Amino acid sequence: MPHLRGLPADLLGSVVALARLRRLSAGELLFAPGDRAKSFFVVARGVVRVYRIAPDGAEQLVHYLRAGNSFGEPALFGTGLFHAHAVAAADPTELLEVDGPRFLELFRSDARLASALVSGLSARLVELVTRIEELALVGADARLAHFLLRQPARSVGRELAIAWGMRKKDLALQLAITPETLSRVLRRWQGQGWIRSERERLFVLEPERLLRTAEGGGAEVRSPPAS
Amino acid sequence: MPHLRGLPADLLGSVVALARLRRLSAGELLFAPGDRAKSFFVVARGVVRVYRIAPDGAEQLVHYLRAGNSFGEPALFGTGLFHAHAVAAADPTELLEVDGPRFLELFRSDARLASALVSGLSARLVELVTRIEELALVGADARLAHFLLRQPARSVGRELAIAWGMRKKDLALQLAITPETLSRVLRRWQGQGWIRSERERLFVLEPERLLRTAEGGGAEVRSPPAS
DNA sequence: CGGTGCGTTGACATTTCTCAACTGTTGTGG
DNA sequence: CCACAACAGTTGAGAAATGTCAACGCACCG
Repeated sequence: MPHLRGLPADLLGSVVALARLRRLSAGELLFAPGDRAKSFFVVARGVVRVYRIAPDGAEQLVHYLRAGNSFGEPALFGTGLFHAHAVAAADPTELLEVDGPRFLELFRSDARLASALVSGLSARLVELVTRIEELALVGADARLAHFLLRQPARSVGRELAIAWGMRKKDLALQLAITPETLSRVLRRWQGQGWIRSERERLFVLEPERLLRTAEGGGAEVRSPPAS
Repeated sequence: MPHLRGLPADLLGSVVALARLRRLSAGELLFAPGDRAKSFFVVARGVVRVYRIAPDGAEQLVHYLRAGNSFGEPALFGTGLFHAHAVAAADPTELLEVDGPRFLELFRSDARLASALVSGLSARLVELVTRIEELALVGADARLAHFLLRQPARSVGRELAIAWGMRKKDLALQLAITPETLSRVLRRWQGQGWIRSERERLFVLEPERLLRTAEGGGAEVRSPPAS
């Protein structure tokens, strides 16, 4: 479970008791913008893509959720309406759908649950700010490097092994670059011997190069924060 | 007050009782990344800029807070550490500094406070997702249009009046474009009669054009500045 | 064995950033 | 009160980066 991890077993059980298991197949729509938010979700198995669509068809990937992640709380506790699309992206995708009103009831009666929720939302807020920072980085190289460095990685000797975990198309979407640019950056890095790209995962041979790239390539200081 | 608005007076009083008034002058640093978060803040008067700095000196404006806004909760209830810089940006800036531990205590004893906090955080989460969407828009035009359309505006006839409320430099930072590009986009729009830009505020003459631009479809008509 | 979708590669057009100079405003100190 | 410094904003020209369009290879799946 998500940020509910660490809750005492009895409380966790109470929450699960409010949940209903839902099974979706790949491509199935869970909710769309404007839908009334009556519950939130926890991914038990599979993958869920949450994205927004601009009227011109451009798609922005907002969240990419795997087993253990939860989503929908902000809509439920905030505006009461979903403001994005959610679609199952793996074939057997199973979700726990937690009933909103009953959760709120429980929430009001137990401060531990409230604390867990608040700290969970806080953590996500911090993560989103990091995403914003990432998108504000100039240059595709910097954005990709920044992204890679905050992925969970396995150390294999001096190398880092990072699983893509999503289609490159989706990754490009998330970084707000085109798949073409992504492909070119990877090829260039590989040509310089910084990385080795395989089908399922990526080996980072020189993590420090990536780090410097994420920081903007150089090391000079430009404009100290005025005032 | 921020998302605490709507709380019964007695509870609000209890919160205020935990607060300490702090007065800062322009440019004064409130906290920096790595500082231990022991309280959160509410702006009573003035302006606070919250930003992150990449090692190469590039600055990303995360929040721009005016009277009534609060900040610092995610750090306090999440990681316990601040992860950004906060600086007073107006000369008489006054803040309410709410003690974290004591707030948590109150929080645990009163579910109404917990609800208010959760819905406040949720709202901010939704707002950040909107910001992410904005940054992912390709083209400076689309980003600026999107930004303008979600600003509070006063209708003056068929026109919209929007106050800048911040330096253009800061706006550019927030949109992840350069001040030069911002200036050029405004000039072009003004040349096409879509807007009228004044020192303190901006009049949108054709909101629908902006809407289409924000949707990414405004890239067609591109004529050089008339005069 | 085709079909479909993802990823790659190439050539080209466009936008934005960079660098640099200039203007106008604000605030300070002589 | 004026001169001057500091800073925000504007404008211009060239360079660099990314998006666009199009074609191709490659897997996976029926």
